[in-house]
Amino acid sequence: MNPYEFIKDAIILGDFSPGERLTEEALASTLKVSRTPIREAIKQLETDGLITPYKRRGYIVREFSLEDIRQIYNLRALLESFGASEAALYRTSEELERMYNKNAAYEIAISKLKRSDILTIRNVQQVNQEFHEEIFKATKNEHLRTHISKVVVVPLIFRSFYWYSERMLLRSLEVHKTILKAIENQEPERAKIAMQEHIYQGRDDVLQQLNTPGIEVLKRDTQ
Amino acid sequence: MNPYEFIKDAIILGDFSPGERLTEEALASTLKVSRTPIREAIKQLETDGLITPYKRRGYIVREFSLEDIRQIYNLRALLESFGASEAALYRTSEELERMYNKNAAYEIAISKLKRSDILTIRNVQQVNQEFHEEIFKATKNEHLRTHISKVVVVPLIFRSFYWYSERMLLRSLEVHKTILKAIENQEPERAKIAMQEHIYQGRDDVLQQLNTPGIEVLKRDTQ
DNA sequence: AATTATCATAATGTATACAATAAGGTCAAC
DNA sequence: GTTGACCTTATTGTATACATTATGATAATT
Repeated sequence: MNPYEFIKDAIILGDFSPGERLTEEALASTLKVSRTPIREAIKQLETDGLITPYKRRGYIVREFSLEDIRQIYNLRALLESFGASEAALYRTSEELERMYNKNAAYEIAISKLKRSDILTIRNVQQVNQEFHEEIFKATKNEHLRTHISKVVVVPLIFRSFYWYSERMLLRSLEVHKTILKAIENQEPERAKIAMQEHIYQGRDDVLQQLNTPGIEVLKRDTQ
Repeated sequence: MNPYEFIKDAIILGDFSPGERLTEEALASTLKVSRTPIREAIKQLETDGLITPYKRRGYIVREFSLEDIRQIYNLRALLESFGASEAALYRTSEELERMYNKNAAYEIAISKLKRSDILTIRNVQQVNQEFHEEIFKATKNEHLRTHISKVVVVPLIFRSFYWYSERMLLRSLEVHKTILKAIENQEPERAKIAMQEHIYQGRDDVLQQLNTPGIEVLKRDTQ
């Protein structure tokens, strides 16, 4: 695996904790490559906002406050709801069909979910992401996709617990269907509002979990 | 000047034309540094979307279609109008005062404008940018600022002609005042819509110029 | 003449050595 | 005991040599 993906996954999975210091040499010897490719990965992670400079010497894994998370989710809601409305305007019937297929796959993935099986959980997560991506593809707006892909990374760190709750998953499935119907009927405003609500629900679920001290362990995916 | 800024400015000013090929070694010898810092700059320019990979060997300066420009301006409108509404909600009175000062400076800069003097033109451009930045600062949303700063670069390439037209500048000054009043009165919806309209005007001016064959030369700043 | 395989070349990918510099600790002076 | 200067050391910044690979040209074969 390339250094960028490796480090990014390590941060998302919690193998590198927020505040932990990262030095080029340590990473280089861990990944058994030279510093050059590590530097490249680090620069990219910095623009992703996953790491921040530390005292002009190296980087630390970024810590996100509740306010950070709220702001990032709000941005996500803004961008994805715009995407949904554009998709409602510009979708072709082939694209609509692909969206329906992805959401059907999502429904199946949820039904197969075993709470203790990490593989079925990852599958739900993956298929959900593919559903959202079908929508962005239908906008034909490459620049929008670039921005969304950036704003989607941080939420990944925090909502791992989300995928364990069947109640939440079934609720999001229902909202997916509302979004789909709006896109099918080419109702941009309705698609936009449904998507906005969808993201806000995710935001509030995450914030609520992070505010509940008893289930601190769920804050991070321990794999 | 560091390589990233140098290359970026060269692209914005048109010294590197769209489609032109960039190789690490050529840039390195031009800037009289080794390939290492050039590589770093190139990676960053790629995530900025200013250059794109070319046949798996190096990069070319990105060419933007009219549709690209339309999409980028629409994104800018989305993000900046959100910013204006957040600023209306969260501004302090000190921040409001700074915005007024910047817009006063903008008015002065316009009045001092000489159509042939590149320095006064750059000054108008600079002060305008500072006005917009005061608004984003007032949102206290660092993530929003990151996204806006990215979406603002491409328009810079195309709207150079804009700063030559006193009519357009006076119009945008009036809209600035509307935005300011909405932020002062803490009317987020009004601030949002005024900002949206402001960006759309800029978008349409640019697209119209690019569609007018006679003034092709104005498409790029020849400086 | 067209097509394909091979090879030379130019460009990027990677490793590593050396330079520059900031952080932190030690020692001395007050 | 506290403060400040200096020095050590850890870490990043830069240059460069070498490895790898994709491209385009050339030549050979059909």
